[in-house]
Amino acid sequence: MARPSAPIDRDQLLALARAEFNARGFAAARMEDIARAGGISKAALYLRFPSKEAIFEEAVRDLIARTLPEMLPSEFGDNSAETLLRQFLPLAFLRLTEPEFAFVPRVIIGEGANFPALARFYHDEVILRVLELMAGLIRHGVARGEFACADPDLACRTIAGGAIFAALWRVVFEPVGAQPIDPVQLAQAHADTILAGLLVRGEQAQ
Amino acid sequence: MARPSAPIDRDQLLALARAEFNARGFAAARMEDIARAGGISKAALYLRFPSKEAIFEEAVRDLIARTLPEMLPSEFGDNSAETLLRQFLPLAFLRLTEPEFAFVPRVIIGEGANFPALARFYHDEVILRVLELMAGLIRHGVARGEFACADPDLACRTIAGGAIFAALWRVVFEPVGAQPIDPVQLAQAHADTILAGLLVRGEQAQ
Amino acid sequence: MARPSAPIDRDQLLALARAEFNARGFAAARMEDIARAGGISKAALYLRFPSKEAIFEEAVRDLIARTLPEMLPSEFGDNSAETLLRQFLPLAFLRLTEPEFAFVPRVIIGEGANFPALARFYHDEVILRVLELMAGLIRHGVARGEFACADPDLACRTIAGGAIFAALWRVVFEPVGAQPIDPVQLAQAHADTILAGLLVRGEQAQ
Amino acid sequence: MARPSAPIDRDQLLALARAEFNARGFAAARMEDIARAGGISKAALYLRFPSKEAIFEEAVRDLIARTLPEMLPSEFGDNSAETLLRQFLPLAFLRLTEPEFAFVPRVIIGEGANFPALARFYHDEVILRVLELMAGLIRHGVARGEFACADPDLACRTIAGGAIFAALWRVVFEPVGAQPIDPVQLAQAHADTILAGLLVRGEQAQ
DNA sequence: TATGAATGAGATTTCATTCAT
DNA sequence: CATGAATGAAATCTCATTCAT
Repeated sequence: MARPSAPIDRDQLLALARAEFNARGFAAARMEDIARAGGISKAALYLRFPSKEAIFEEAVRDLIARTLPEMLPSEFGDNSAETLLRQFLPLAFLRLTEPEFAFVPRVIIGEGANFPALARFYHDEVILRVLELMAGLIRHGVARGEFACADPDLACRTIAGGAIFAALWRVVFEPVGAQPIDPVQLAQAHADTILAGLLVRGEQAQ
Repeated sequence: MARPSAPIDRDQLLALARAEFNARGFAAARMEDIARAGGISKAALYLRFPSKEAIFEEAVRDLIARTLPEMLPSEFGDNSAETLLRQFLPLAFLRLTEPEFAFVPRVIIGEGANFPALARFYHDEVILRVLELMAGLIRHGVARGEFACADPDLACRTIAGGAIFAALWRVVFEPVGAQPIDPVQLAQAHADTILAGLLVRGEQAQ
Repeated sequence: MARPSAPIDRDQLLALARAEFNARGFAAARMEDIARAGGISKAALYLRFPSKEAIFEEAVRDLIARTLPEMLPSEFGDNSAETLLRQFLPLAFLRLTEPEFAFVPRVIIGEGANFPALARFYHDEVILRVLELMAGLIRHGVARGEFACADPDLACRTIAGGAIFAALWRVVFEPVGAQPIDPVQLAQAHADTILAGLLVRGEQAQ
Repeated sequence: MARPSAPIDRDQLLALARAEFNARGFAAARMEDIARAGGISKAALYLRFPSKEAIFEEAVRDLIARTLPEMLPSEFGDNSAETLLRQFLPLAFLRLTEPEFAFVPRVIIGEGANFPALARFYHDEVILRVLELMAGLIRHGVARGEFACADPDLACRTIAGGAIFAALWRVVFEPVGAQPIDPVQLAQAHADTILAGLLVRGEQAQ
């Protein structure tokens, strides 16, 4: 917490801003608090970011840009679709339920109406890409004869819904007393339920 | 919009308040706007509700109290679990994606940190009850020999996740240009995916 | 407290108003509270008094008009000045320290700047008359050979000061924990101290 | 009044606040007016004091803390009690009737019910200490054989009452047309009256 | 570059007062 | 007469943003 001499860097400020927006929402977050958390003055904060909105947008974009690539495998190769899904889901649940990351869906949902550009950005850059990845994975499984699925573009939403559910549970409800979940365990159950439906007969794991 | 003579009633004011909170979030919503939308003065609004927080909380609770009972069947009888699920999901998706109702999860997610009591209430009264209903439905299916499911308390979250996904899509992303979804169609696909996993071999519909 | 049927009368309303002004001061007193205390509506209160200021002024004037005459003897006759003083002071202290009456100096002192006409009225009708009475009493004693006093118009203020001190002690300081005083005992000590100075040698009582 | 460049300091603001509270009472005083009187904005005033109540309390405490020590001699030495009283009373009357200082008893009396902590503070720090000083002075006189007094703890109140009377006369009644008093002359008459009673026979001055 | 100090523009909330019934 | 309901006009307080140093 002490920040004795080294000037705080931009990324750290963005992380502090995320914490503040996460805790209070956009409107209630105070520039003063972000600045003080970073050990600098409000005016110094304005030297780095032109406005509260700018900080907010950059805090979101920055996190997405840094986190998304490491979450999404781009190639399926000739790996089994089941294996890929069983690898991906626990990783995604873990990431999404980390408080730093969960901030994004939470804040997008809460402030989306006030920041349409940001909601649009999140939709385009995150939601659509994840959905396409999932749909692609299902098609990969169908192509390999592993899966049977009538409409991968709809089914992929069932997969994504489980992940969002886990993230919101963590960030919204656990702080007010909900029974804590184990993201990995939940991810596995989610994978089980979905794979039970996707896998063609005879190959079924569960 | 014109409100020529009849005095506006409490329920109408709550609906207007919901629209305002939905559009702007709690902090940015202005009492003045809610009052003007109802054709009364700010002071008259304070005659009915003691504070902005009070109107917010009541707007949320009121909607939940009025909508929840008509959504949740309490008895399964000896109906087929599959039928019950195929009846319930489209209904739930439809309700949840109506803008008036979708406001609730959106606002709970966005403002939950500032209104812990409300988040707790929503968790206890809505989330938990819906999850229990779904888990009960799965157990009903298992008891009837229809379903196979290792852990209904986890699987039920997969079901709920799809519904939340649909609601958020409607309220958060469609207004910024996302491709509109058909809730019923999505509900059916969701039911297909889940039932494919739950139904024991030989009974499978899809 | 219950006021089931008989319409509350003007004097009772004024007494309630005094209690309210006494407790909160003029500005912080609320018309609503006065009305409710009297079991009538705010609007009904306005039917009897044209404004808050009017109520206040009348509450003060009413109390003075009713209380003052019974406190001030108008004739000294050929009674001993010492006896008169020893009779008058305990009476005056008792009256002045009754909460209903103490309200007057307290509120005149506190709100005098906002109600110059009232302060003037109190000065003319109460303060001056009491001072004159006291000065007259001293002169009465001097004329009878009981008292020696260089300047009755100044000495009378010493007498009055003690009474005001007692009233303020009661109303201002006792409610916040000051040691309670016995008005009669204090009046007697006050009389002792003053008479010791006024009485000519050889007649001294103490 | 013109405040061309130098930034106004805290003590000046407190003095302006006292003037405002003195003129209007606590409730009717406006932060805007205090700020404008100091040539700064309302927000700048809030930079120095967190609330209206805080500025009020500090204005009172500040004045007491600065004025009280210079009014109260702590040592009697072997000076004549009569001399000490004849020195102290005119000084005290002068101070107490200065408008800047008379504000304190006036405001404590008027707002004491709304600021119990302040009334208590004034009682403990000013009233009690002054009463004790006076009682001590009387005992000092008794010990030196100068005074005779049955109960110094009651008699001291007669002394204090005269001073309060003078202060209130100045602040409450002179502004509405009361005949102005000369504090020093009144103090001397007060001293005469009291000393006439206290001094043992044969030493009497008057 | 950094900051302490300042502020303009609002937001919520409160009440004395009015008026239709 | 009585009142429930309404309101206009403030007043306190907050904060993103700026600027002189």
